[in-house]
Amino acid sequence: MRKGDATREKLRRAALALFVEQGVTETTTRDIAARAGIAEGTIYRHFASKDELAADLLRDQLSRLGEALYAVDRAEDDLPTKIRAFVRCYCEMADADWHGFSYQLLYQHVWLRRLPEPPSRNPVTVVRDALERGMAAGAIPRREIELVLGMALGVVMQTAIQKLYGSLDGAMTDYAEEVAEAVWRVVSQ
Amino acid sequence: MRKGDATREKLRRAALALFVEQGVTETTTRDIAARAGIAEGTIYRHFASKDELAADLLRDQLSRLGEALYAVDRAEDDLPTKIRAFVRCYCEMADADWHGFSYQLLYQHVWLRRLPEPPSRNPVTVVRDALERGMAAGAIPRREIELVLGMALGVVMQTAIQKLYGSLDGAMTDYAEEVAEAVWRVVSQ
Amino acid sequence: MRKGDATREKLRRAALALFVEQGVTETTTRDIAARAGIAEGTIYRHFASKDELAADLLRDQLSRLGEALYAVDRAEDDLPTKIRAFVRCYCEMADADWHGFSYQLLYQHVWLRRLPEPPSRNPVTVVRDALERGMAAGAIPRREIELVLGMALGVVMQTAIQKLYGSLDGAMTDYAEEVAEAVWRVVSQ
Amino acid sequence: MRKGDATREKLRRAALALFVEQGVTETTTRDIAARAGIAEGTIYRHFASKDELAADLLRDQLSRLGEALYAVDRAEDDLPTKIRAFVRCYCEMADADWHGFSYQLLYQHVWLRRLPEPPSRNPVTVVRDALERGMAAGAIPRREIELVLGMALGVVMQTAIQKLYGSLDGAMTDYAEEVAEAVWRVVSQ
DNA sequence: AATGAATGAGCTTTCATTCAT
DNA sequence: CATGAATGAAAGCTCATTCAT
Repeated sequence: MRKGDATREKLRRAALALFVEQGVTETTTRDIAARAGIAEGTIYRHFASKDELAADLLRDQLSRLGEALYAVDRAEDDLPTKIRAFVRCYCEMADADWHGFSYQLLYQHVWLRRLPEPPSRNPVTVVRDALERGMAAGAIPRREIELVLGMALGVVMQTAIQKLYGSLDGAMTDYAEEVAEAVWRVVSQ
Repeated sequence: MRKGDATREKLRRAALALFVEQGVTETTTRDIAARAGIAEGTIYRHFASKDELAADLLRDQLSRLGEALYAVDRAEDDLPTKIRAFVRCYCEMADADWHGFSYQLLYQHVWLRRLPEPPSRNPVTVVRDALERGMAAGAIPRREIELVLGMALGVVMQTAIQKLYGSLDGAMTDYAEEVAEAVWRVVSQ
Repeated sequence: MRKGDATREKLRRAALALFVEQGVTETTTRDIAARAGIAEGTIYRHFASKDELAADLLRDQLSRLGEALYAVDRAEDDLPTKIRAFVRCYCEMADADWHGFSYQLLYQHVWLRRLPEPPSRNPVTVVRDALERGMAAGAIPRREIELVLGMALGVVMQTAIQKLYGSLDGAMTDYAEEVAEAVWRVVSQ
Repeated sequence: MRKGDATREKLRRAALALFVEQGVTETTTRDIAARAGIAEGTIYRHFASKDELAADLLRDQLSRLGEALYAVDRAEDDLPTKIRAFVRCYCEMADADWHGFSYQLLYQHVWLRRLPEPPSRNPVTVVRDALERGMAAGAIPRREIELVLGMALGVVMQTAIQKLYGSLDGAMTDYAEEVAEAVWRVVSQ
């Protein structure tokens, strides 16, 4: 089991890097195997297909983010504080694994439709639930939840995209305070 | 000229629909030709490659949006009013051609890197310039422009994505006022 | 259509020869393309897969034989005469296209199970019907039809196999009389 | 020795079943190992290759049949009686191990060409010799031996194929008498 | 003897692109 | 301008076989 796990990890890492660098379609299984230092056939001992590998990587990113946000959700009670903590958590995760985060940002729209199984915890759902509870408790005005959710997510995610495009220097964490403030202004409107 | 133009239009429309429905990679030139009711070879009378077709569709979408926003930019002077007009313009264009808009939303990140020539007018640039001028004029606080830009765009675009995912009913225009208000709160922070 | 048909015919001929010479599994699509003087991809303009090509060749052989036997069946009334004509027809077809016949003999058992669509006329059915009518008319004794059919077919087919293995010299037609006589003795038993 | 033998037997049984059910090419070593409840690598402790396993199974079937027929050949003197005994022996062996027999019937043509070493006793040879001696002794008319042999074998084998295809119910033994009679009529012609 | 993860050659198949008509 | 059969490079994937444990 030891050895198999190590191989699998090398494989995932290599694929993630290549997918971000050159795109999923543009990356061949041969590329992946070469970068991971394994045989092409070995990929198929761990994933049923290249597509499932791509999907698995996305699911994994979303799961991690979802779990982290969920932990934050349970740790904080006050909505404004919770939102600040959400944003900070998001930024810290992005900084900690920018490769994986870029992948998520680039391919979520394209791949989300094809995830055979969903992430263990969906980050969008976590935030939606928190906002909904906030509305119910009167912490923020009652409005169409999906609209508020979308706008709130947009503030954070598009900031990350700006960084992805090289328009923003420094770490995501550097912008956490301002972003959190913006989110709050959006949702408390 | 007439006939060629009609063919080209059928071709673009068919490609756009298929790209949105099943993804660019997943759509073959055969699919496109079949849906457009033309021969596969004919595609190459109008576009150098499938990739250029995909890129052209994105460039076209961005150009249209850019031109429309630019017109708005010139028509309005007052920043708050201008931002409302920007958002309204965006929503109206989305409602008018939802297919084309979905394509833009889904593939901009993936394809933007590979546009051989840029759109005639970049919508992001138009908005950035407007915000920059607003900062210079003291209409909004002076901050890192790319951050403010990203957050503002995020509010609008992620709302569109919510609709793309079927989470929001109705037309984009229905949400224009609220979205515009949110953008204003973000940039005026 | 002209050109496409010619290509298809070259393809079928090349595949048939190779399948008989080295076996279906042992023959690669590359082999087939090379022998046919076409590109590998062209195979797939004419057949969905290599397997379907193999199946199509078998179906075609069986159909031709079935049609020929059916014509004989309608031309002859008297059962003994009909049986002689059946055997002669079989031998003549074998001699006329020994390649195709060998293929049929070698692969019918393996492929018959996987024919997606049946031959236009099943040679076995033609013979069974003729024997059944003969029994009904009292021309031969009434017995389990499948047994009589099997034994009759065996006399003819195993003779062909002896030739296929190189144990019998000359043409199948050389043995037609003796084989027909044997079949008659078997069915009239 | 004990354990190895048991493993080998599980292996042969699993392979035989799968080869009959889905074909030799269609059966992977992984399939075989799974069905036998052993590791894939273990196959290669007992057979040099998958092909040799397939060949060995065929050789074994043919050897057993050949030995049994040889015993009959030595036990009987009178040709008509011997032929009856041959047929009965064949039918009994078929009934006793229908799986193995099916394999033989399906793949003898395809694999016979590639048997690296022949069966310990070739059933065809045994029958040919008996018929030849019968001819020499005047028990049956003198004719091209390979023709007579082929026709005689065909009567028996094609009957088995009818059963294999599900056209004949019951056991092969049920048809032994009629088949033997037919063989006699063919060879004594 | 048995294991099973890893191998990698080589397969079938795809599909963007070409070009003779 | 349009056609569509043909192309062929290159892709994803399979699977018999190996070998360290």
